[in-house]
Amino acid sequence: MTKPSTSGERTEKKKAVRRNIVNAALNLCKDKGYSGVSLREITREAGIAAPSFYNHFTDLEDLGLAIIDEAGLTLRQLLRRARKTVDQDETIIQRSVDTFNRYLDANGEFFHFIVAERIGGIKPFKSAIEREISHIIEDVAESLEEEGRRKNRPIAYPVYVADLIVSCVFNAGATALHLSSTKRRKYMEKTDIQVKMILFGAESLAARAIQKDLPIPDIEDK
Amino acid sequence: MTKPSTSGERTEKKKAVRRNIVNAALNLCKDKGYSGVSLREITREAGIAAPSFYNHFTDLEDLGLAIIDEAGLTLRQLLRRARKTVDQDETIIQRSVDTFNRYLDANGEFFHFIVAERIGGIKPFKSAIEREISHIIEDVAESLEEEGRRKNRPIAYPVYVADLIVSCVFNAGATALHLSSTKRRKYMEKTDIQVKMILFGAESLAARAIQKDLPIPDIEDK
DNA sequence: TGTACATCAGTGAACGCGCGTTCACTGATGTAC
DNA sequence: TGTACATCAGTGAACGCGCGTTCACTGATGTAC
Repeated sequence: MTKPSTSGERTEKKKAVRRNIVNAALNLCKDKGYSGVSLREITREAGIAAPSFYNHFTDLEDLGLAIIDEAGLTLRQLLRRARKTVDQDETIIQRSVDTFNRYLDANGEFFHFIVAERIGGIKPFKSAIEREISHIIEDVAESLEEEGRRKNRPIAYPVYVADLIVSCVFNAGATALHLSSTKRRKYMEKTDIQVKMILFGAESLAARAIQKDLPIPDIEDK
Repeated sequence: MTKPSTSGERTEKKKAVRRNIVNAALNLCKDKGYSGVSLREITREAGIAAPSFYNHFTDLEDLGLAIIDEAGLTLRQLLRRARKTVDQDETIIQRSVDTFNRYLDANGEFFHFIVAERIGGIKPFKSAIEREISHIIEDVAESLEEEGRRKNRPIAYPVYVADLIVSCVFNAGATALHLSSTKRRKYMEKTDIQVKMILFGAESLAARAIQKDLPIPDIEDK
């Protein structure tokens, strides 16, 4: 009997073609959104015949969901790494934004897909993306709380703050992608200031509550 | 000689059909993004034959740009009205968010279009939308500065703050659109807290600068 | 190691379909006198 | 006011085209012995 093998020349080639399909799709939808891209355009761009597509994905929705999975995976890995390498001089957030910028250079198209389809995509895409992003928000919120404890500067509404920061940085990233590198740097400086302002607001709100002997404001339900 | 008239039964009917086309397009692209909608779908939904489309718009891009124009126009009118009716108890921002919520109920589809195509649309859409939104940001920044002066609580980086608030509220609006009314209220409460946190951060940053006898931080170039 | 067979990613041809756009037309509305 | 003509929004038929998908096939890679 013969089992499908998980390595070997054939498997390698298949993986490479799959990569080409994903990259072709990402490149094409940069200009017109995923729903504006056709299967035939993708296979043409990937350098294969149209029917070969079905050896890798069942249809365009399947491909889109695979892209979302992969994007979410690398993003979470990235943030986890950023969290580990934090040092005394930098805040966890600055570190994350830094790391994020490097991710943007390497995986910008993934990123654009996520941000664009988060609002403009079909429902299954929106759901899958929201799931990925909510994981990231939880991670960020936890990091923020931890850092607040460590530095003795707690923040109010950590989850809302994380949500705000993630949306702000993600949107900025998707926009900055299409800019020249000097314009992009300027754009990300703006984002940096905005993030700092959000954090400063959350810290000040917590500090004022402490001063008044009130609990630090947070989401009360549950 | 005969000139094209600007009123009359014929003109009225034409305007009504145009409305139908715009509404059909907005409804359809809620589910799949503008680039996923076809001209024939739109005319079908609008209850007219496909060729009639060309009596109103030259092509789908033309229709999209018309939608952006109209959305921007009503949004700006709305904010101007919010600005006028400000009273002592409410901040200008709370007032604006309120008004915005009402706009959302009445013109939600317009709004979703703007936010979705802002990132995921074709280049001409992105440019047109960015132009509209930058007007709005300027308006909001001005309102913020004015209120800061009036209440003697200036804010740091007013333009960045306005940018952040507009993005935050717009994104929230586009997301909240698809929620049930109870969930939507909860979602907009989150947004409200986030906006307040941004403002508090900007005020605190300015206050700290004043305390240290430093100028209030702002964008230095120009 | 060599041979015979199985697997399976990729292919070209073909399909039916909805698309955007054109065209000559119809008939209600508007205008001139 | 009535009549004859002009305008023009809307129509049905038709076009060529690219689409997604199916199919039987090819030939390189993998496996059994």
